[in-house]
Amino acid sequence: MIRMTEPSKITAQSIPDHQPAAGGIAARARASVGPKYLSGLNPEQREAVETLDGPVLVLAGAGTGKTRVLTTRIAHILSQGRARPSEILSVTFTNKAAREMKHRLGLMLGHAVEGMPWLGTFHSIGGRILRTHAELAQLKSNFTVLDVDDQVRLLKQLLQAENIDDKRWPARMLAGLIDGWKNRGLMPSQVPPGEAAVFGNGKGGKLYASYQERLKILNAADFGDLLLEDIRIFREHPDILRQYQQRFKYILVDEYQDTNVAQYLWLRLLSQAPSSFTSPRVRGEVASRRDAGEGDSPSTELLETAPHPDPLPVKDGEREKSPHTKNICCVGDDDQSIYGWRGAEVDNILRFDHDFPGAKVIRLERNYRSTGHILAAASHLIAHNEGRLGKTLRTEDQDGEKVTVTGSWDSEEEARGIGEEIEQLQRQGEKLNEIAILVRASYQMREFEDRFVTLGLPYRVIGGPRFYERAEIRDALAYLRVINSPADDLAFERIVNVPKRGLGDATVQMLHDHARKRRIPLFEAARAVVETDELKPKARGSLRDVVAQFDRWRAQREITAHTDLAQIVLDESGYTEMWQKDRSADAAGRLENLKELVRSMEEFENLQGFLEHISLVMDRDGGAEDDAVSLMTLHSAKGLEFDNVFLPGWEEGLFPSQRTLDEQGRAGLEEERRLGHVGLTRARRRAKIYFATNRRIHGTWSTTIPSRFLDELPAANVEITESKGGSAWGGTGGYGASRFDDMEAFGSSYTTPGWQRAQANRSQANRNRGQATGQGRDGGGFEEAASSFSSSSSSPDFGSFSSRRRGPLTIEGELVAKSTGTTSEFSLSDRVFHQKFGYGRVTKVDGNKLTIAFDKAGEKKVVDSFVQRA
DNA sequence: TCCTATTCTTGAATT
DNA sequence: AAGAATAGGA
Repeated sequence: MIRMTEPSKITAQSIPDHQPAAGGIAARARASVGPKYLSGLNPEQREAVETLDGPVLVLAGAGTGKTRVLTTRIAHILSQGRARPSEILSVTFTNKAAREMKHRLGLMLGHAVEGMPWLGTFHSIGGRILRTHAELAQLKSNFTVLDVDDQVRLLKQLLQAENIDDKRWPARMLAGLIDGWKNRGLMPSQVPPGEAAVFGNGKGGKLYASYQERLKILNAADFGDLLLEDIRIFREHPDILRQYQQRFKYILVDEYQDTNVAQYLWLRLLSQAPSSFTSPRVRGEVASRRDAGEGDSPSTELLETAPHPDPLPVKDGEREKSPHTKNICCVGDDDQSIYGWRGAEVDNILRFDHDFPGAKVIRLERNYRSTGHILAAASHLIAHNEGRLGKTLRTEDQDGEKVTVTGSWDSEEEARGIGEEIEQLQRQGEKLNEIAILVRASYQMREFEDRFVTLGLPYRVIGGPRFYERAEIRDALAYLRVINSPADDLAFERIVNVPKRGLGDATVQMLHDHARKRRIPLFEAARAVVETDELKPKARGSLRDVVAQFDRWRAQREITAHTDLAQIVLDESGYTEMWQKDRSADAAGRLENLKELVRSMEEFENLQGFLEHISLVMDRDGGAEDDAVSLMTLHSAKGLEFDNVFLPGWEEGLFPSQRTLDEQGRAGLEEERRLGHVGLTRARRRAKIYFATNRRIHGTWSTTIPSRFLDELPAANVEITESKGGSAWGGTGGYGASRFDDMEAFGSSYTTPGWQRAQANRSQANRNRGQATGQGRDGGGFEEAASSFSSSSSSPDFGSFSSRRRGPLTIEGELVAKSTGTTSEFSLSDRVFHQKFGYGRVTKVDGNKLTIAFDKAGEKKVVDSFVQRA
């Protein structure tokens, strides 16, 4: 709990005696040696750290020490006395990244960084600013941050009020549109009329406006508002903007390529500096204020400077130049921009020096992660993109192993092959923690999971639905929200009938009418209605109990710790019981999550504080303590690294994703390619790519074509290998003259205008081929291949081929081979529980291999160590 | 109010 | 093919 108010406390070794006037001289005198924290940096990194004045863009390629530069830069600013911790604004996208920075800063400075109040995510900082000036956005400072569920529920009500068929115009779609507008910094009045009209027969714009009104009434904001309302406040109140501009002497932005327009505008407003604001002045400021204590009041001198005109909303392709920008440092990599689909504007990074004139651009191109072959492959691939700033990653590491490309007959063989390679790596002494499988689409994971369960290979899935998005967490939060603010209608509505209390739609509708007539919150309406005869006795009694319970909990709140209160609420409401009674596979996990939620409340002082931050901060960190293979999407792999990376599913349609191509055209293709680049650059020593000839897409088997990206890999760095999962190609390697056969026609045609349609036709043709009996395969290769699968006989057509895949996904021979011979502690018809498949009954015992009929998941073969007695 | 039948949808997933 | 989400009927 050390607050870093005294720069001299920062660290004994690295920070000189703090004489502001002499600080520069001292620094210069030391320049040849430099402070300790600079010593390990290469020249470019060092330049990025030491260029403190003016806008800086650091183009940090994968594995070039981006986070290190950011944290060292902060340390440098502090140690040079350029600013105090509270005067540095440092934004990231994810809580994880923010935590990581805090952690590393702590290591560098020698203690916890409690004194960096403005290091956080865009949304947490935006929210913090909004809470400070909430009244200017017609909100109270304790406003609720809505989750997507609440948002959709609210929009549904609005659609109903407008008599719009929410079948034809789903609330989710509107939520998406509004989110998109907010990402682009557009208030309701600024939405281009044409766009606003596309929803609900021209009512889109009006709905957006009334949604905003409703939010104010509910004292709520959505994620977009946390930035958008800030922007509006900054524009309408130049004095407030000026306060922040003066407070933030230095701005640092992580992952700049992922910023959307709203974030860009927000940053630019904050980064405009009053013109007399020069660095020597800053130093003086710090010095004089240090004696004055924490006070942040700006000097009169600075206030005299007229503010610069607000930036205009971004017009198409036209951005206003901001004449005076202060010390903003954005770090990013245009080649790793993979979030265009959720509003990120690669343009922000591509146009940085236009937006921030006089910007210094520093390229970090020395890669410290991957071997030569991997880096060459990744660089060669990404070089096919046109819209990029251009970097050439290089390494001093050895060439290492070539990137492998392996073809399989189908996705199951692919999974089997990868499973075997992993076991082999394991035998060679590789840590499972250093092995990752990166897929394009999450549905690819299932096959691997099935395979790993069969093999008894520990794995962990990273990503997926977020912790606080889970139904049980949101339910629990809704209870707490109603206790905290009785006017939270959305929360109340969510839980009135959870667990079931016989308060269905009819009752809720009635409450709504009542509430609207009297202009009171739902909860108060409930309290009133209970006193009348308007409800049936059963519902009435039930509702009365609910009201009484909440009254009691609210009274208890004063005298009970908030964690205890949460536990009491969950128990007394019957919510815990509801899940205890539930026999479905994930009930146990849900109860565990609830426990975790209560536990996580301890970090907050009280209920209020907890609720304010929960929607912004809640994420679960998977326990990384066990040695396990990581399984995740390419997207969630960004920022991570592993010794061994497996990249399955490099097929046209899947990767690059057909849908991206259809929707985004060339830009989409480039984003997919960047995704490939991200995938390859995650690998330190081994990168292994796979493609399958047949894959089941939405239930039907299709023949697929190797990804065009395979042809874009440099031959010199790539080795084509045999699938180890059984030779699918009759042992010939079967790739024909061109390395990836069909690719030749493709590689040359995809740049022409007609390529998209050709693409669509082709995959359509494939689908048809796959469905027609016996047509989808070439020659007899399949039969031979099939005979090596024990779970499938030589099925003559794809129809039975697919049905053959059901049931136990197991290869008998391997199971026997793996069997340890020890007898299992389980016996026939034992009731067991499995982490993933839930409850089931043992139907067969074979050594330590059990066949279990799961209640939900069907029959599976699993290793006994994966189940416990139910 | 609950249960069943039908329809829809199936890319990534922060805050 | 399968799961979720809805609508409609008992």
